[in-house]
Amino acid sequence: MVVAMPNVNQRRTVITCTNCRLNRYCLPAALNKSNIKQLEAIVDHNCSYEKGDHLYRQKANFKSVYVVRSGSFKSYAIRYNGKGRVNGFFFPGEIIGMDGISNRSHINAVQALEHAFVCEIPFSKLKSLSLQIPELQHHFFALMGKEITNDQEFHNLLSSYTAEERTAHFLINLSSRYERVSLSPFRLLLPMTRGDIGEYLGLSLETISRMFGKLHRKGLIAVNNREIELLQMEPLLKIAGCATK
Amino acid sequence: MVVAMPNVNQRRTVITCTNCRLNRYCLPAALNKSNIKQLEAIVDHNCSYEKGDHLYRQKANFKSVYVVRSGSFKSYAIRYNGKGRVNGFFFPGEIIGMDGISNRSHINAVQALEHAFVCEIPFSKLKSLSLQIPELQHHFFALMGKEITNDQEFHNLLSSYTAEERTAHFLINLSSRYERVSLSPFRLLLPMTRGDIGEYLGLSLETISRMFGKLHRKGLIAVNNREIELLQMEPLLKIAGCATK
DNA sequence: GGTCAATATTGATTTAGATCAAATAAGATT
DNA sequence: AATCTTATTTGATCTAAATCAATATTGACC
Repeated sequence: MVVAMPNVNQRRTVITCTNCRLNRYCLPAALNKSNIKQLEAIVDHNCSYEKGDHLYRQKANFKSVYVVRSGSFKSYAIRYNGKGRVNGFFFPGEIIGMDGISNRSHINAVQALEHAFVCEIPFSKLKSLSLQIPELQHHFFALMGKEITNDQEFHNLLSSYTAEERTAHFLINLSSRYERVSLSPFRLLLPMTRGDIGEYLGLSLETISRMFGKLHRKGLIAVNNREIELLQMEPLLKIAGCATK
Repeated sequence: MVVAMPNVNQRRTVITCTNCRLNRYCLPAALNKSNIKQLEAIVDHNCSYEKGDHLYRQKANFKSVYVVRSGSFKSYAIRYNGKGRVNGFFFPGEIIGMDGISNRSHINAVQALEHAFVCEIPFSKLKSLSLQIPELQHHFFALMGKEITNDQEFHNLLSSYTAEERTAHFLINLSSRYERVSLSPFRLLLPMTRGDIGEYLGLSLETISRMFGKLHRKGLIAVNNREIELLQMEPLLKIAGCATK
């Protein structure tokens, strides 16, 4: 089994927001020390999931948002007509669960792609605390806003990018998310299948495989099963539709 | 010029949240009377736009969110590579501007499709007020959450629906949004071009025209330029991938 | 009312990517 | 190590929708 996302904290240490090495990417980023203590008090830092376990299922009651501490997840939704599948991937430092805020129930299911730890934050407590700590409210608004702009940029990608452009964009996007949490941005270990990527990008799994092949033949990436090495960032960024400065 | 969205308030009356007929769909929905007064005080109710006017442009500084009071808007983003265009439409009672919250600058431009009025709500004031009125904070979280779930359902549509399904979904979606603000859900006056719809749905404008023709030939809709009549909702809902109970 | 520009329809042709179909390769299980 | 299952690659064929091209319609403006 490929385990792409190592546990980022030392074993045996009691994990808190204060000592978590992801704290500068997570909710504590916006808070001072005493406020972090208050946040810590409402967070459950000890949620462990095995590969294939569900964090929650479609239509489950919404109670909490979750932050990935290690490992990775995919979210997916199946409509009654059988359409639609994977619509998101989540890596350390990223928040899961905003799909349940408006309805009090989740529209997606979320499943671990490998052994993973998350922190659970009861949303009602987070809201109460946000009333007392303006920085926390501000930061959570910003996180939700980020989710909205990401989704809209993805709308753009799905409505106008070719298969090759989508694939390059996917790799570039993963690269920057890996880098953010101090994983190599050039050697990507993919925790998901080609099928997962295909559903996410609106392409067939065969096309993902072919596009990896095409980018490989151009000398831009090296492919070894789930390990993708990004060899030439500039042309990749260009294909991905990202301004290269 | 087609003016699909009539001004929903009486002329000559000074418009406030208290007397606005959209108030039960808008931010005041969550508030009691005295709180509505506080909200009113931070809202500018007198913003008027002509067809083609921009509410804001790409990369404009983010200061406010806006609620459509009458008329309609489209949002669009153009990447440096020229890809991507329309990514949203906005009708009375709907909020514009969340694409600027995370970055302090808007990723989209927003343009009036016809003569329109909006209310402007400075975001910093809205945040301050949300700290004092928990219901307002709760409601704004819910509105942002709704935006997120809408965008994710759209991801699903773009990655797995056929042209006919997307087109039907578009009409059904418009129908329910029109109904919400007391416009006919069966006789849709479209303020946007076939080209706009095509960009939004990831299809060419010719395909939109053809799909309208196809649905017409099936007897499900009547098409008269920008006026679309929905004749048979059940089969339309089915094609659109909406459970018909 | 007449002209012009923008929109919309419809048909012919092309093509990107899906689907179908094997063959390999990797991991899990015994 | 041997078997089985799941994932991946690669090739051949098909098809939905894009593109190209020509009209037709509508609305804006003089």
